[in-house]
Amino acid sequence: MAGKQYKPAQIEPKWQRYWDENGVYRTGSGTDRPKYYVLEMLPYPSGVLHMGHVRNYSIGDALARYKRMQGFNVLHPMGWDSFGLPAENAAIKHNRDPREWTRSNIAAMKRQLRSFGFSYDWDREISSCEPEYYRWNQWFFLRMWERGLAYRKKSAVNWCPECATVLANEQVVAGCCWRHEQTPVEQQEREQWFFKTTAYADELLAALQELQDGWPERVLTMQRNWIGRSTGTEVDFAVEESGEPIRVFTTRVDTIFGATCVILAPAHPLVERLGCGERGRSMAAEAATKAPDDLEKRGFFTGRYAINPYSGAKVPIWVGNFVLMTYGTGAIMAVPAHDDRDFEFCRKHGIDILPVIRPEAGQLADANTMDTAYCGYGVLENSGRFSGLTSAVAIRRMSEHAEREGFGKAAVSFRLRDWGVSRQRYWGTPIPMVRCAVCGVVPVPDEKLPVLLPPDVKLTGSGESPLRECPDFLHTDCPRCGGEAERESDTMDTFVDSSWYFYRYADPKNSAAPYESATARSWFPIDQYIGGVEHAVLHLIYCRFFTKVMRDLGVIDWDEPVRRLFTQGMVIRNGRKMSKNLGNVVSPEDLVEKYGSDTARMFALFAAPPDRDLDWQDEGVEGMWRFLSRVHRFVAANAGPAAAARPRPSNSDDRAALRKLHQTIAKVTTDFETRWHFNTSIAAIMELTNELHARASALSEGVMQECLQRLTLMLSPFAPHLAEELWRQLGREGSVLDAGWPESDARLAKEDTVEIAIQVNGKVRDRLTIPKGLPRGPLADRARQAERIRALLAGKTVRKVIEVPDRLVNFVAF
RNA sequence: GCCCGGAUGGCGAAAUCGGCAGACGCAGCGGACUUAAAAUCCGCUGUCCGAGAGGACGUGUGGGUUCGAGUCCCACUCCGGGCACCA
Repeated sequence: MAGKQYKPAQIEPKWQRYWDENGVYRTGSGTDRPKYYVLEMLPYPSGVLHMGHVRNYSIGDALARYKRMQGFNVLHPMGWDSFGLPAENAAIKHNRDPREWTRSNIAAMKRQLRSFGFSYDWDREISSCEPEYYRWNQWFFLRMWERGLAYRKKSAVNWCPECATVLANEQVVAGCCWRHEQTPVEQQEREQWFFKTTAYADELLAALQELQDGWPERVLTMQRNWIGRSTGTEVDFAVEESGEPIRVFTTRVDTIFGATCVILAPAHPLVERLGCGERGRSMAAEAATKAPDDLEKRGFFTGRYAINPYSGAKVPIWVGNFVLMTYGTGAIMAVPAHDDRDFEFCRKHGIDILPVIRPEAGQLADANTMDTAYCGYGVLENSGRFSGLTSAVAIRRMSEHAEREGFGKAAVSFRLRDWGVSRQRYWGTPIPMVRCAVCGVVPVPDEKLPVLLPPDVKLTGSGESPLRECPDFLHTDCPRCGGEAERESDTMDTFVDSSWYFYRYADPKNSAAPYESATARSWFPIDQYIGGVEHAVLHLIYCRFFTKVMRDLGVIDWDEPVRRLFTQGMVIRNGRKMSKNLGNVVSPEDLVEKYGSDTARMFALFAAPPDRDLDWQDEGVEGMWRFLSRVHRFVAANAGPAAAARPRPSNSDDRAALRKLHQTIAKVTTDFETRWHFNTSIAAIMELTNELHARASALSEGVMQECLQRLTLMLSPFAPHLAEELWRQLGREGSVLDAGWPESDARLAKEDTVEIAIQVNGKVRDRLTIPKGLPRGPLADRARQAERIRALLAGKTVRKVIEVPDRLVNFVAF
């Protein structure tokens, strides 16, 4: 497919029409190349292609073929993830070089995908595990560093004392190491590298607005919640005696007169200074390693008090395991009367409850008798000079008051955190930084990139980062002073690779830059991105962040990487998603062996619409194979010379066949253009086949050939091998992909008559075949005359008649 | 605990804008062809009552809106996925 040229002049109007329909999207100037961009998520090089993959890739492949048949230039490339953790695990377990493991798995996977006939642009293939890709990962890292978007800070990691290794969350099982089930995982503070995603929090949120038309609502919702912007107030409570401020963040400063304690996160620095460091640390460790479900809300009193700056009230300072150090300020005020969780906590620990908000139409709750918190807005009571104000007004005035008095201010808080990119692993892009005793942290200069992994490393799975054990790698000269220095031994999260890999597709061989801006511009932003919904918040936020950073670097001039997003459902088997980890995969190889890849992928598409989770069952593959065989036999039996001109229908069977044909084309085309419910497209093609089968002997030669030809074309995106074969049997030249997508003729598709339902009081009592388009009035008259209806209406008064042309008539009668 | 989904026959599902529930396929049953089997072709197939005509019921549960609800609203149940306990 590569290098195939299409005629832009033919294509441009179609392109425009397609996107203008919703008024959402224009391609800009007419000089732009016509384009369409389909993209898959990076497949994991596990070496195993399972039916979950096949289903997912089939979606993109069918779309790519359809768009090619329509005459678009399609960029449909394939890329490979280095997939750090599994590769390294395999290396440890089987004593294999992770590079060799990854590459051989990629090769195996590629063979399988090719055998399925997927139409990827293999000449644009990229692998994020190759040195050239490291170079550009590192290049981006350095640009971020220069702009203060990459920084180092102390952050907690899971640590197994037995392996002396950092563990991923995935490797922590019930609070213990996956390999040492008796060894509790510890929390260890380490210097780690971060990307400042929060610098773009506001923009990442605001820009979701622009994606409204092209992205699934549920993904937008998840991202909105993930970024979690909330406006509120920061207030300093003062520790009694020392006067040290405890800054809390609250969205409900109007309830602050009802605050009856202050609760600190276990990891809050003040916990140490209040003399509770020991208890705080053990609580922090527990909170970090336990699943939220298993974590009971607990807390302890520090024995100290803080002063509420609004009311002057003295409230106890507690530490609670449910308070997050990473959100807000790491400390909260508890208002039990007006917050469910605070209510529960304070009841349990016998802390005072003090209602201060009265519902707009209601009474102030009684602290002694209330059994749930009142969390709504209302009117303030017992709130000093703010009593009598409504919540909305009070929140504004009280924030202003705090700012004037210098103990707080209105503030915006995000749930989104900076992105920790450090990994203590071997198999990833090395972070291009050097630590010099004299100069401090110094970046590796561009011309020294890429920093490559040392080739001979023993991977044992225990001990510090493998790179730390490697003196040749670790020891280097300081790029600034030339003195002795040590390389950063952390490698990058593989999410860094996947945040910009798609740009590289536009220019995969470039050795002077990640990609050339002008080349990227002709393809980007991505028109259609396809991926699993599991990426809704991580990958799909990171890649949006990267695009914004690139824009600010001046590399590109657009804001969002993806215009339209499609999230496919998961394949569920035995109640869990199909994955190699869970060992519940169905291998396509057996199916391919028995029925061929066309049957396998078409069955996967037919089983359920692609955005929906699919419960996998083998039953039914047989049926798809029968269908394709039936089509094959039918074409073989009826193939004849191509008609020179548009065939004229010569009898009613011809007309019926052509009608069905054009209805099917319309159906399949709309499905491709809108929602990709290929199961119904395929059902429509089956219906057409059944219809042709039933009328075969009565059809005139020209109509038969026309129907066979278009049936073949419509089958092509779903069953490419069969379609090519049929195309040849029909005596056509070239590839079916070059033949063009058939157009539906609305006049031929039109039905003359339609069957409507006649209801009496909402129950269907009769059906009637009438000319299509019969308007209201005559419609009801016809319905009223139906025999059964006459009988039912006899002796009753018709109160109301509802007429829906071409659908139904409903008589409301008593 | 929080966020996001889902629930329709024996099974996978369809119903795209509130308008005939169950398209298409699987499984099953009956028939044709066959010495027989396979393959193929034709027909039936939501549940209950009825000999039949026909009737009643029916889209996880309970309410509501409407002439009319699988579809909209409220309250729940169960299942799946994600998570950083989100103040």
